[in-house]
Amino acid sequence: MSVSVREVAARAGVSVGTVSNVLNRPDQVKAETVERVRAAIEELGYVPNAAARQLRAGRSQSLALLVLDVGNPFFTDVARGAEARAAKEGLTVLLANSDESSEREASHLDVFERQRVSGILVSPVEGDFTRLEEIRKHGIPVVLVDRGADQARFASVSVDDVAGGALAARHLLEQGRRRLAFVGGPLRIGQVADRFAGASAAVAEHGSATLQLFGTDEMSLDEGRRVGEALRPLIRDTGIDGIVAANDLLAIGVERALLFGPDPIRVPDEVALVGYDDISFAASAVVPISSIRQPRELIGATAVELLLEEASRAKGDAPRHVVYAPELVVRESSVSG
Amino acid sequence: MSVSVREVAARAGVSVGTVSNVLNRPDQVKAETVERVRAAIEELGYVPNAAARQLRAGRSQSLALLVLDVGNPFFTDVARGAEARAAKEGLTVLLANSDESSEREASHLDVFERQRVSGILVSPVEGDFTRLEEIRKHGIPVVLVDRGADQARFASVSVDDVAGGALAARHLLEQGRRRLAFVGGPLRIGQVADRFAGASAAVAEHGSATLQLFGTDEMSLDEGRRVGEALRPLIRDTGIDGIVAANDLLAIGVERALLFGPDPIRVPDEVALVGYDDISFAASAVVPISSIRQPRELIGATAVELLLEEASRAKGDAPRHVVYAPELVVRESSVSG
DNA sequence: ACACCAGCGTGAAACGATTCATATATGTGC
DNA sequence: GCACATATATGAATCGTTTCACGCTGGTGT
Repeated sequence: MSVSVREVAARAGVSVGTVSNVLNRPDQVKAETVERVRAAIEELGYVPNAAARQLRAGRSQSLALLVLDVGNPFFTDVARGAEARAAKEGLTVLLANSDESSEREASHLDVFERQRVSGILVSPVEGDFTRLEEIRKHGIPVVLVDRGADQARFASVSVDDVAGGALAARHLLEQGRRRLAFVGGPLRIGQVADRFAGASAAVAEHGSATLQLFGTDEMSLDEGRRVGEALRPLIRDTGIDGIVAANDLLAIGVERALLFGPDPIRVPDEVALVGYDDISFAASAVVPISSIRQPRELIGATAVELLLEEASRAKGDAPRHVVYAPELVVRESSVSG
Repeated sequence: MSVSVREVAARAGVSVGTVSNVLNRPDQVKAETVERVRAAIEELGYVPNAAARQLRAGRSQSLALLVLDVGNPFFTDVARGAEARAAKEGLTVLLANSDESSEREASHLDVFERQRVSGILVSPVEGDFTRLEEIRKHGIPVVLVDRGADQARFASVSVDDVAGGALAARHLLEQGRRRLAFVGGPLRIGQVADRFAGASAAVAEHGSATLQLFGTDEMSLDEGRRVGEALRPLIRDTGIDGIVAANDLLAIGVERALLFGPDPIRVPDEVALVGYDDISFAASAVVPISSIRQPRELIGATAVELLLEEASRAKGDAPRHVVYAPELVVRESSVSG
């Protein structure tokens, strides 16, 4: 069906070895021959078979990026960074989505291992690091993305979520806010737990301040609105004057609920608000939302770099962990007048 | 390095053919043998090599979906639908992003062809159908997604954007609006042009109504805000009372600019607004936005179905074109009182 | 006792590219 | 004219699966 090197060789009047050389090391072939072979390729519409090449090579030219949610702009940007860095190495990135399901994660990992990808970048669903151990034992490097120091056995790139949570809370404290609320959940998500822990620690430093947790089932706009509605009476009754949201979708939802109910609450005058992730919608919310920014593309690029390192890491050396610092972006939602 | 059938066969005391049979047709192997082979696989940690399998089979178990923008929720949902349908056939979907760049598109197509994917679903960047023709000539089925009847040579799934534009405009006309504005661009994007054409046609049916075009450079929140600012004085001066936006991002941007400037304009009392795509943010905008909904997941699923059809289509038969009807979703932004 | 069949297994050939040891031609220096 | 290096090309072996034409056993029916 499909044209192979054999036919190209016949057409150009050379051996198959030469065709392969033209494709991979053209400088070792006489210019005129290169020309002839190229012409044959063109005429026959030859397209190399990646499977055959890879079978021989033992490893594919792709690396996999398995994320929790492709819908989340955070991961889209991480992917962009990874792609750009991988392209420099001549590698393609396969993007896959686990949708926070362990089963989907496992099934994707199976496919990748069978594919003999040259490495796997994964933002893992909870638990189950045994499968990843196994994969690594089979010789495929693994790098954890957005998941950090708790898994010392794997190389990782992450952002310090504890610091980020603290940054958000401290900013509100500096604005004179004392009765804070933290909106986010479920807490089994590592990132959420860390951000909450950071915020708690920051609040604990101030004797007079308090932090109250408002849990959510997911990190969505709708959950944000729901909590916002719940918060509205409480703000005036219990004097809550600052809110830290575990991500920007929640923050936007909360803000809407506060601003547009009957008897709206003024942001930031009555309550100040800080989100997390700095997605583009945060800046263009009704009252632009202060947020904690993470170096998303850099995370992706670094992950690829760690992968290359892992591939050539000596057994004795420990895997490397890169932790980036989050950054506070101040907008109107947290600063009065 | 990696364990192969050969070693599994040795360990289980059978031939390689039998190992393969255990993997692919276990019912043709005695239960006890199956057991023994499975045990050997387990003990050795054998993982089949997809490249070898595919080399033999001549075709991969994956199909490719190449979209214009993974950041756009529209395409994410299309992908979800495609994945679900493909999974039923035991196929994996490779998702790739052309970012509206012909070069990136071409490079991805190259990779896919080399990979011998079993089919390509593509939402093409302008022009350049020759490459797709070529790919199809090489035996890989191609289906156009969100791109319709103008390319009769390829099977396609799309939504009738002319009808959608008409639906939006007609709805405003039915609400008694007569001086309409269309916000969107650039017009070289087929979808935008079609939606505008549909809206124009609907307006033309009403002798007394008019439609004025407000072009944008891209379909973003920011461009929406920009046009919204420009629109604000015009609305009262020239009596514009209805706005059709070419997508929801624009609609949301416009709405914000209208509602929150100094001297805000009331939506829908002073001006009614209809968006397009029905993304989740539309429903939770400050004033929930009426929109034109497209069956996104269905589009993905149908694309996979057309692909399967294409694979077995006789030369004589014409490729099939599926066009879905868009649907109006009415919310508060377009209905007074 | 014989032919025949079903059930299980076997192992070599094939898929298409790459590699590498080996051949051939060309040139250089003495 | 000879030895030797360099440039270029060859083609068989290899990667790990799947497939397929064939064996081998032990029944069954006659």
